[in-house]
Formats: sequence, structure tokens, C-alpha cells
Amino acid sequence: MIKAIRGMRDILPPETSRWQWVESVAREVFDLYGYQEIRLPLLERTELFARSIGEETDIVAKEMYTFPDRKGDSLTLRPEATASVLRAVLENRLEKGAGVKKFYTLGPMFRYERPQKGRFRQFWQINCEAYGVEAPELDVEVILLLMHILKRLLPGELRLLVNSLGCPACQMKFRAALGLFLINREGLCEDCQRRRTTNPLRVLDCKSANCQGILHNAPVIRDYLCPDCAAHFARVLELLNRFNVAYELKPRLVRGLDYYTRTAFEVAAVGLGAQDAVAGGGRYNGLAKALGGPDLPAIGFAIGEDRLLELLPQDFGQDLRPRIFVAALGEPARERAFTLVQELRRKDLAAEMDFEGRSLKAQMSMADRLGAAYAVIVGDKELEAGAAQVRPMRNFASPASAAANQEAVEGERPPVAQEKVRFEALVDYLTGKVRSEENL
RNA sequence: GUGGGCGUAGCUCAGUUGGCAGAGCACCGGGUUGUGGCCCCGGCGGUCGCGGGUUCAAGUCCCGUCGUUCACCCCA
Repeated sequence: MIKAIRGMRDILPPETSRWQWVESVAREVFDLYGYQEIRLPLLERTELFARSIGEETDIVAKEMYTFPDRKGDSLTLRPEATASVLRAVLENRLEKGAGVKKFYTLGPMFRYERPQKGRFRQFWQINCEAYGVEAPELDVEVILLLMHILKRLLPGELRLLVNSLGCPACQMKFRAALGLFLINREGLCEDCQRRRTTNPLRVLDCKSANCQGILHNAPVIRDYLCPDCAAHFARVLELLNRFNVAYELKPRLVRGLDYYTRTAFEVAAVGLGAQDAVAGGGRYNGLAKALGGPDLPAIGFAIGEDRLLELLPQDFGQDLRPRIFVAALGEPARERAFTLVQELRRKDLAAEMDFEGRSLKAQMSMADRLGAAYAVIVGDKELEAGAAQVRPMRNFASPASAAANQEAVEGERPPVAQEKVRFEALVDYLTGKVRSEENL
């Protein structure tokens, strides 16, 4: 048997309905904040990611699905969406004009990593990007939007972590100071000794307790922010306070992509294991220019949809149960039932029936298992009488009442209010019943 | 890329010192010549991940390999 390749999984029903639910909520909130959807190719020129994410990052250096196409051009399955969105915006001149330009997109990303809890080689992101405005109000609006989506979906506690990474000038000063600090430190773990040269910022959020101890007196980026960056960050925090958004200042928060500037944030959740970041984002004012475009302020975030789904309660999702199950006995009745099912569906009522000529008992059992609200029974007797039996199916909701019922009637079938309804009136009768119940 | 755990029925898992491959759930049928939840009876269902080796005999021991899972690393 051929199986799915490593790190790639099938998302199956009923799980898919939970995904649809999440996506519909996200779309609603995006609408509310004035964001418009943009749909993008999954493949881009390798150069796009190398230049935007950073040659030295792990993502580019060892985690991309990169291969030559038939012509020999180097292509890459997108490892993230930001670079693609910006490319599309610049290519189509969407940044032109006054005001903030707001976009969202969602879909699969690809990274060649070792799979583990909450980490897949194909994973899904819900992505938000806003361009053209430098004001800290936009930073806050984007964070509010993110928290809005998450709070509508998740009952559990979320931690919003916030930091400022400054502008390139601040970063240069800070890197120099950090490098100086690290160069004389003894006792850093093996990884950090490597990071010291490859990616010094990463040393800051090493998980080793030992390293954290050593880093206790390390320089903090906040002390290296230029007056503009400091003012921007102060304003962001002030507004978060004003809107009662709980956050934690995390001076050591750095992000894995080189393009971030100023505001950086992350949302962590409990219950996800080691991969506890549900969403992350920040400002990336320099990226458009780095890609050969204009000077374009930008900010955005990505939600890890797979991880988000992991946190959702099991009963989240749409009700996919059919309203009506039509049980038929004998060939003429099946013929009638098939017509009835189509008529119900034309009235937008979910209806099902059996095509295999199974016993009435088996069909009733199917109706129950599918969760139908009503079973319609059609047999020779009903055809002759010109009226079908309509049986409400949800009388025995709880196992307790089922047991009580069983004892009460002692061997006899529990009394169910089963009605005879003439075929001509059946569709209207059923639509009426179901609609009135749904409005309760 | 590194380290540990685990691969047996559709699912969750048992399987003793190597000796006839099991249970629960699910599914199908019957208990009711035409009525769902519970209960009772019966049935279907297996390349024991794959390849090699040791042995009279391997799900069990050995080697390899693939997958999976958790952690490191990294990130959503």
C-alpha cells in the first residue's frame, strides 16, 4: 500500500468540520476588521524566501522543499506566507493609494522538519498582513484582531508575549553589545556556542537553565532602542493597557525570521507540549525594500491552524446530522422514498435513505446512528393508504431515560408519538417541523 | 540532523520461559413475518510494518529498514 509521505497527514471527517468552523470564524473576524482575502500560489522562486526570511535562518538553510523545475529554475514550496503575500502585493501594485492595505490568506505551508506533536511537514496557517501605515495604532489593531479570533475559538488561557526588536540601527547596536557579552562567557551549552556566531539572538531564548542563568545579566534590546523605536513601543503598550489586553513583556522574545523590526509578538497556549506557540507575528518594515520594492511599512501574524485545532474542545464544529431519514420497504416504496429524499433536499433539508434493501430494523438503526431528527417510514401499507409514518427519533436522548422507558413498558415497545402524514403534505409537514424546532 | 518509546483485526490494546493469533469497541445478522438507544446469541474481520538471520518451531530472540510518537533543534 502507498502511504502518505512523512509529516503529511490526511485531515478526515468529522475533523474537517472543525477546520471549516475555525476558518469561518476567522473569516468573519477578518471581515469585521476590513481585511480581504488573497489566494496565492504554493510555489515561488527560491530566491523570494532566501532574500526575505534570511539565508542564515534554519528555515532557509535546512528546512525548505526546494527543487529545480523542468526548465532548471529553483522553486520552493512556501515555508510561510508573508513573503508570498508581499510579493503578490508589490507585483500587482496593491500598496498604491492612501491608507492601510489589509489582507488575509490561509492555506498549507511546507517545512522539512522532523515531525512531532504540533509540528508537521505540511501545516496550515491563517495569515494576516497589513501595509502602508507605520502608526503604533496599527500594531495594536493587528494584535486585537489576532486575540479576537483566538478568543472566539478557544476557551482556554492564552499568553500574549510582546517585545520590540527595534529598527535595523537599534539591532546593529544591540547585536554588537550582545556579541561582546557572549564572547567572554564560559559554560554555554553546545548549541549556544554555535549560535553565538550563527544566530546570536537565538541564544537569548535557549531553554537550558544553565544558559538562562548566564544570560541573566545579558544586554536587553529594550535598552538599545532609538528614541523613535522606544516611543513606538511605549505607545503600543499604552494602547494594549487601555484596551485591557493582558500581555507579558518578554525582552528575550526574538523571532526566527530575519525580517522582523520593532513590535514582535507571540501567543502561547498550555496543553500543546513543546510546540506551544499558536500564533506569532510582528512588524517587518524593511522587507518590501529588501525585495526590490518601495519603502513600505508592514505588519502581520500567522496562526498555526493545526495547533489551534489541537486546543479546540471536541464538540466544536458544525452539526452534520441529517434531519430526515427515509426508511423504505420493498421496491415500489424505495422508488417513492428516493423521490421524497430529493424533494426534501430541494427544500434544503438534509435527508438520507438506504439503497441496499436492508431490513426496517437495520434502517431505523442507521437513522439513529446518523442522528436524524425524524424517520419517515414507507412500505406497502403506507403506499396503499397514501400516507407515510413519521417517527420522531430523539425521544431517547439520555441513556437514563432509555433504561427507565425499558423498565416501564416491560417488553413492549416504548410509546412513541408516530404520526401518519399524507404524501402530498409530507414535505411541507417535515420542513415545518424541523424549522420550528431549529428556531427554539 | 541527534536521542528515547512504540508498530498485532477498521479503532484501543493483551499475547507468559520461543510451542495452534486473542479481547473490548465498531461493523453485519438473529432474538421482533414492519420500527432506533440498552441487553442476549451468532458472524465477518490478520502479510503480527517490511526484509533478512538464529531455531524442529519466531508476534516473541538477533540484524537491517520503513513508519510513528515524544523530546532536542527550530518554529505556527
